[in-house]
Amino acid sequence: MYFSRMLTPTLREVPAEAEVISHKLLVRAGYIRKSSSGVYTYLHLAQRVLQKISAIVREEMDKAGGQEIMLPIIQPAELWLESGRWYVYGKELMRLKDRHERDFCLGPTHEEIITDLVRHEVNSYRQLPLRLYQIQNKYRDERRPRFGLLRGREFIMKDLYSFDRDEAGLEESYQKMFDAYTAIFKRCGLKFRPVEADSGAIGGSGTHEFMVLAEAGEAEIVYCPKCDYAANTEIAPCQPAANPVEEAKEIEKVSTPGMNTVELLTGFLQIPAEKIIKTMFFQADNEVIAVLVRGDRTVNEIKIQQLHSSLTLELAEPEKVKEVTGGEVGYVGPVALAKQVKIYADEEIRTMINAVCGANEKDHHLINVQPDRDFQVTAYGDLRLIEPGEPCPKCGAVLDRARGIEVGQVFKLGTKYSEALGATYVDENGKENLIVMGCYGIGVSRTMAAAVEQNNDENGIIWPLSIAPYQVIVVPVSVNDQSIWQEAMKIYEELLEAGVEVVIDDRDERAGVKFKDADLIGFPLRITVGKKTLETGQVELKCRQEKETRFIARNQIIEYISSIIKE
RNA sequence: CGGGAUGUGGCGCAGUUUGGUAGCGCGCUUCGUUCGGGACGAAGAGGCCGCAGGUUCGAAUCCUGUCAUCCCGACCA
Repeated sequence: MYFSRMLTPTLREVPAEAEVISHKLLVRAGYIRKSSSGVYTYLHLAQRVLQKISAIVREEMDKAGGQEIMLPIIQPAELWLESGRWYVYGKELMRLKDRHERDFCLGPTHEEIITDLVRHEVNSYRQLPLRLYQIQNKYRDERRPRFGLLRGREFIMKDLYSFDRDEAGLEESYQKMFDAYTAIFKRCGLKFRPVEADSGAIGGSGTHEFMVLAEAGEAEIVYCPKCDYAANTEIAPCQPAANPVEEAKEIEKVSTPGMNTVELLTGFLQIPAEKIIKTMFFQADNEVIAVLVRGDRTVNEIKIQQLHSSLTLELAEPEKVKEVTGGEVGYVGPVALAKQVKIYADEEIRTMINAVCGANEKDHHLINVQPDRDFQVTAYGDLRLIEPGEPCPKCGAVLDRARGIEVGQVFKLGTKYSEALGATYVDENGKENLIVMGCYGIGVSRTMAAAVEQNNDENGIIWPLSIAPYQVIVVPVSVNDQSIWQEAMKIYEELLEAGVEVVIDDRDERAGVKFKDADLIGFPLRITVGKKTLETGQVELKCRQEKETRFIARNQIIEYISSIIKE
């Protein structure tokens, strides 16, 4: 590829709208341009990277028994109504109508459409197991697209669906995919961790997320430095901390004017936050529920849903809180509520003695409160968010934290969709059974951004060789000096001949400009042709990730580069 | 959805407070000099100042509406 022919508009200045490194660099180095919020055009170099990643994904999917197909982006509403997700998926679903006013959506994921295929075409146990995948655009109307490719509304995803006859089969498919994912991200040169996770809107039982470790990540994970335990903080189980045992005193109302937060209250009453019962009210569909955690803890909404399942769960409006408690936000508690609601309490609440909570009366709190004596709890459970420093649920060592970009997720769906859509097979006894499903996604475009997030320096991107758009750039220091130019072209052609992916910077620019662009774009290897080396019979080779330049004999350079690439 | 901010040549920005018909740097084009880490000089091209109304003799600037983009939040009672 001739650099001068390539549409790669590099910028000297950082676009004002980019916040995170990957977004800044991908725009600046001429890989992507924004079309609308969360929607991007991929230019030539980006497309090459996406193809590299896709190729790795394909190889590993095929190795794991996958077969590639292509599903429609436009999907009929009927299927989504049948699965029950037309309403559940909410505003994130991009909806549209055709000229006959029929409802459609742009696929945010493809469980419905593939289950529809399989229920029609698969009837016998002889056709199972089946693993179908595609690499495709997906559409999710995110409430807030951000960080360039990291959270877009249109993005590229590989999704594979496994169809097995029973749980054991699913188990095997799942393990195969888990291993394939590990291989894929390793080959992409990423530092990542598989973590236990929540199954969210897609539904199902077991699931892992593959997290690329980076501070720009939106997910928080905890991991154990001693064993292999790692989990999204959303689901990491907590062990209740012990509360001090003391003599129970009589409940008492005290005046606490203006003390409407835990922080203010601890200062005012001179007590630790652990003594406070934090009471929060949630709107769970049409019902208001109360959730109690210790004052120093954070409520975990995902865990609430495990105790009290509902389609929607959000903090109740202040007016609602008033209605239920008779008090005001900041002074509410579980004792003597105006209206009877379900009260869910974290395990740590169970053993609290002489606790403090709101009195359901403005500017007043109750002290010496005790659960099960002063108020009744509907159910206890693990309802709080884990914090770094807590013990590992597996081995007890102290947990560490990290932020991660979710680049892949594997799910055991079970029979959720096969049941909803009626996907069955007949076994060898002539009996009809539900197909057991799994689904497995990789954000391909997000993986590209994650790779940049993890591999860069002040000069630009440093691609891992395996996913670099081109492996080598040949830079003639001057295109006007015939001896230099001809030598550069010769090396370029020899590299092409050897099957190396190479760009020659044929632009009539000063050497400095070419070096800057080469660094910014992130070619892993750069060959510089100039007067210095022309005379010595050597070639100058610079690896993007190293400081020093290597000098290689001219007659060995092609072989030398080929061997680096082979590794 | 709530809050904040910003829309002025391809990119980054000034000009808006105090209305008078658009400017700087980078990039782009041409010529010359230069030529191993974002050169220099000269001459150019390129903008209905997001859009729609309104006020005014006159609007990038004031008013109203609207659209777009970005950031923060949408959980700590």
